[in-house]
Amino acid sequence: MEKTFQPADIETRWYQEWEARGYFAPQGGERAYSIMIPPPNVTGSLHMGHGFQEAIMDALIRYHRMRGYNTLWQVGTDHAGIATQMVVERQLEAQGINRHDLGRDKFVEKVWEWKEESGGTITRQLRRLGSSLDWSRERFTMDPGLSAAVQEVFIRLYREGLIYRGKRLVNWDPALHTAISDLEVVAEEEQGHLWHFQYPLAGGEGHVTVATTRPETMLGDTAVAVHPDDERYSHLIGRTIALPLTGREIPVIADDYVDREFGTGVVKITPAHDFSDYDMGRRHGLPMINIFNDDAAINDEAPEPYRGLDRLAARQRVVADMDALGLLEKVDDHTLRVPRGDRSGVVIEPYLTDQWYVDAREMAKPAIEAVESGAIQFVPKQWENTYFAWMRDIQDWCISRQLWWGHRIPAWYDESGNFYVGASEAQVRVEHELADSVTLRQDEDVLDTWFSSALWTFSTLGWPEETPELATFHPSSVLVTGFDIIFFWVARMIMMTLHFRKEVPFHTVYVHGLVRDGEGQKMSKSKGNVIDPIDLIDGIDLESLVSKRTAGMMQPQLASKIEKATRKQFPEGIAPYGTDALRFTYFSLASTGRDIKFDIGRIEGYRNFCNKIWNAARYVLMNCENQDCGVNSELPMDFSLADRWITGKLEETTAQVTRALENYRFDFASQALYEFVWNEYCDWYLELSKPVLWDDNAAEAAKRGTRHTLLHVLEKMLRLLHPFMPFITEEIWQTVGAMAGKSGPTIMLEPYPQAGEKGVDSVANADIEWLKGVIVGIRNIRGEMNIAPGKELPVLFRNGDQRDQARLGHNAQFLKKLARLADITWLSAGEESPVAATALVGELEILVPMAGLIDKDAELQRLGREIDKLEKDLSRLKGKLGNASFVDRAPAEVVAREQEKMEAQQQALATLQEQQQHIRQL
RNA sequence: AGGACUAUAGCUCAGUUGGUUAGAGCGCUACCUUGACAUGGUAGAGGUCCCCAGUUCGAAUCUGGGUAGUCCUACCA
Repeated sequence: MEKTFQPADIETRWYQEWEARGYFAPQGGERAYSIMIPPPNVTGSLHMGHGFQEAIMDALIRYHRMRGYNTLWQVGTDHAGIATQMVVERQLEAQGINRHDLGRDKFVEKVWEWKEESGGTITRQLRRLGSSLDWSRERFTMDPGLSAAVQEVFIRLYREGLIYRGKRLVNWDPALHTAISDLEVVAEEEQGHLWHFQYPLAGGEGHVTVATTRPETMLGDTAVAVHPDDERYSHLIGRTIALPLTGREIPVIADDYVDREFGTGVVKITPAHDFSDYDMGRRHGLPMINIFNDDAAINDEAPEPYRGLDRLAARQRVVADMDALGLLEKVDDHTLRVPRGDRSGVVIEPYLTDQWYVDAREMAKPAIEAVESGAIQFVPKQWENTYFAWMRDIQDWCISRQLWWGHRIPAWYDESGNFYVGASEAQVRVEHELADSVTLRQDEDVLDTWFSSALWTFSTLGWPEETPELATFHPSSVLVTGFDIIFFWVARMIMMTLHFRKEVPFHTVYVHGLVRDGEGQKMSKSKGNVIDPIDLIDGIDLESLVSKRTAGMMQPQLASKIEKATRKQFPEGIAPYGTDALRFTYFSLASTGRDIKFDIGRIEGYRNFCNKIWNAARYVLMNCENQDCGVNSELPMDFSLADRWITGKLEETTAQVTRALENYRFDFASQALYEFVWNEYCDWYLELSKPVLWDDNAAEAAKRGTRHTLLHVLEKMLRLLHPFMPFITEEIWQTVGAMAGKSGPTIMLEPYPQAGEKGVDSVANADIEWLKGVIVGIRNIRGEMNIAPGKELPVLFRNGDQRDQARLGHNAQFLKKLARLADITWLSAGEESPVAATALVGELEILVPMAGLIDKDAELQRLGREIDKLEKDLSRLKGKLGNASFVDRAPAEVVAREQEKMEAQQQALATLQEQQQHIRQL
């Protein structure tokens, strides 16, 4: 074995082996366990959030596979309608053409080509993370089978009256020329202005003043509203305004939506371009004047001078014209929330169009019930509130998108504007008995990508066919996802699945936090703080990292800032840490919080941890290879105290890890493993094995017992670690497993260790704690007195009881080796001791004679510190026990424990004070 | 505006039902190449558990109030 762990070559080697041998596919078993991967964008690439999520799913999957479940991890990708179409359009743009030049069919062909070209990136990355996905069942939302499911769902919902078509105000993206759902709009605060316009009364007797943040919309105003109880304006209600610039007259209406406190208390109403105005317009039967075209430029409904102007130009023109008329009263600075498309980044316009909707209100009812009843449980539970809050006030879901890439809506129109929903034009004709002379054209629009991903848990398993896979693996066991898509995806999956399957899509939703950078900033391309998980695995030099972060930016002016920050943060680039270290880092960060700050220091620590495991294995192999380890022999074995102790500790760790996994506390699991491997197995057990293995006089049975323990604890530990660190454990296990008598081909399919077969050996535990206490006491003196670590010390013991004597008797060789002792002398009661530095283990005094070794003042200082600490603690304990109400009212065992503690401390204090006196007198 | 979450060591975070000497990793200090590992070992320093009040014999933990930050929802033109 190499002296240090080198992850690079073993990782790809093992992954290929596992995949080629079909280990990832379901293996049978009575109980099924399944997870459906949240489908990433087929042409995208994995970011840290994905890496985190995949690691968690893989741990769950590997754990259950090892537990003998019939385990399926379903893999696949989605077609990401808007994002993918945007990318291809940009490619075309670079060639100076747009999609309309190509036409729909050619364009969609281009997108498929791009999908074929770039679709491998994400699956390659998933493999690098070690994800044990069943690649034989890979699905894509645009596959024929999944597309058929989408069509089936659309048609059935339409026939049930749960999908309808309507002319409504939607969120219109003027850059992408499509409607988007409210979830795809992000509203951020921005600096704007509030323009105050005077609107003259039609009779010429004065004016009212309205305030607006979007002056251009006045061209579409159809009323002015005041609050019904507002005495300032009550006389105006029912009168008429001469709307400037348009020549139209509009009424003054009363509506209690109006906030009397805001602005002037008078609101202009533009029902076709504002959501709340739209509602008011419907309440009052106002006309709706649409003044925009698809680009959000002014259309021909508006007065001639404004036609064709972009909305911003129109705004300037309107303001200038109003000013010229003397009707611009004032302009205030104003902070407002501007809605922008989360993909395009442009300002979204409320826009009146024909769209398709899902009646979400109706479908939400059973979906709420499923969570209320506990059929679906969120972990952590608090996310259920988020879910409920949204579901109980859900809006109808606009599912049509004016794109070419996606599932085309199965609806056909005739020339009189009637439409027919069905699986194909031919079927529609038959069903509706349409003559051949009737021309039909299919709806141009496609469905929201989330519409198809809402079917993901069952469409991937073959629905609408009733396949064996559906029967076995649906509902799935758990959904692992980020809280940011609870609305987008989780809620919609629950609604769709309950409706079509009459069962839940999953029993548990594990919601994890969002991975952020070391400063807590969201990782994004425009911030230039993105880390590719693969770069943490393979490493990347600084120059490549800088160019990766600054390439192809939407806002190139930020590049130099990003370059500077990157050079500062990663002056040496990023070292290669390997997949196992990356995964272990994710687990250690997977607590219940909402933000996960990714600190590069953590991964380095876990890379070191891998190396520790590697070297522990090296030690075990050096000592056990070609030796009798008691595996297949009948020869007797003696197990030392340390052997029994570490075996018990492993049991304890197994129980902790299992409990943590059952509770989705991957941070607890990783901590328990780290603690065991490093602080118990390596720091103590391996050291304690040396005196036995390296002692020529030790009995063969004892050596055999120790080798046996070394080997079997390591082997079991590897299995315990495997779901978290698949590669290093497989690599080591291949040798160690065979030596320990395992014949399976891979650790992946070995049983996961179960706790509780053997109890913890509490006697061995107490004895080892004693031993550690003695060793640490001596090391402490050595460390603080600056005695060379190699210097062998004589040590005296005094004042211990029979148990101390017995323990010393059994462990003298361990003590000598681990504390580097020359000899140990037991002083009988009352025997005079030389002047010495002292350590205490219970009542036992450990004395290191000072002659020539220890400086008097240094030892006095050290004792002083110890005594201070004891005195402080003691006064706290005395106060507590002197408090009558504590003694009376606290449980007896708590009082007794405090009492014991106090007595022990008093004893220790007395001993140390005596020593202090003794040394002072020198 | 409403709601949620967070506040613990220099940094990133644990702390499950109130009783711990309040922990871990990284970082820091000193010493050390000893036959698994310097990606290491040994020892050590470092905390007003955000603030105030309350409940309790006892609060990092429970309750109320405040401060700061993050996020989500909402029609303030």
